[in-house]
Amino acid sequence: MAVVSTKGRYALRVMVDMAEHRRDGYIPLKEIAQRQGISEKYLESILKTLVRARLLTGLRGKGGGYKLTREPSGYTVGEILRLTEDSLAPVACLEEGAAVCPRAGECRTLKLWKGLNDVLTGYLNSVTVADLMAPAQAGDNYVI
Amino acid sequence: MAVVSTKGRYALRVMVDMAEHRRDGYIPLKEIAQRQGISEKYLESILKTLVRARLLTGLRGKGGGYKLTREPSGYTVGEILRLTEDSLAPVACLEEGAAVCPRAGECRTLKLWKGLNDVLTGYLNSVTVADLMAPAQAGDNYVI
DNA sequence: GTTAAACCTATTGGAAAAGTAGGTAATTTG
DNA sequence: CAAATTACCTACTTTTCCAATAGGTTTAAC
Repeated sequence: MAVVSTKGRYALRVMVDMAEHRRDGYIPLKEIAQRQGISEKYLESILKTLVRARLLTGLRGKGGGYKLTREPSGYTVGEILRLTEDSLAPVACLEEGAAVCPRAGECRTLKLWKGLNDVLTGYLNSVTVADLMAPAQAGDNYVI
Repeated sequence: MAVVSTKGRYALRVMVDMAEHRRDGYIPLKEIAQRQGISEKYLESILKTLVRARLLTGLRGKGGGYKLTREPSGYTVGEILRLTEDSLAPVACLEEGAAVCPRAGECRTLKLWKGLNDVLTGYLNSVTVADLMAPAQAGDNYVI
């Protein structure tokens, strides 16, 4: 089941990459794509989602690029995946805006899926981008 | 992400159905399919998997059908889903027999996915089919 | 030998994921 | 102003996989 899509995994990797390489200015997409080995075009569509949700800001033109809007500890993994995966619900009937299942009353497994959903989101919301960063080293150019 | 497929959900529903309606003899597929509102043909392919893994036994011919091989408390949800979903791994690189990712050494998110995997399987292995059954009532025909 | 059942192989249809292509708008720099 | 650089936008293709169907074969009971 339950494969987190490449979109979600890439989004997460990129957020961590940006956190580790964050600096005063903006980071161009090209640079991130190269470091992470992701096609520029595909990455573009992922970053668009993150910008729309204000996890990043973009700036056009020379010297432009993308920048985090918060400290790395301010982003949870859950938040990032919810955006790129549309939903983290383990089954369709628990997705936001899902039609109420006509079998819900007699459904033996509904409680199970709700429990799974809680366990899942609980875990993902407990981890932040800061938790995923490599330990700081001499030579890192973080803006502290 | 992460939608448990209909195959897995059906498999689980069927196992619970069979547990609730278990009796001395065999239950024909037709009966289960009708109760659960699942196409006979599709259900067939699901039960095949469960039989191969010895969660059920099948008997052909008149009076035949399917039967549980254990007490309901002997089946964990995780076991059932692992069969029908091929894998419960949240990301491809954690699936059994997956090639070792060339980026594993520098991968910032590997630990996250492993943690998620642990949380997930921990939960699913803690719930059994017996936990999903409706409370016993007068009129139930369980074999105790 | 007829009927009822599981068992088996293959194929189709459709939807969603993954990735590509090409162009437009904003911003800096010479 | 012109050129370069960058994000932004829309649409398309390609691939993959899930869900379901179809049709036949074997086994067992009566």
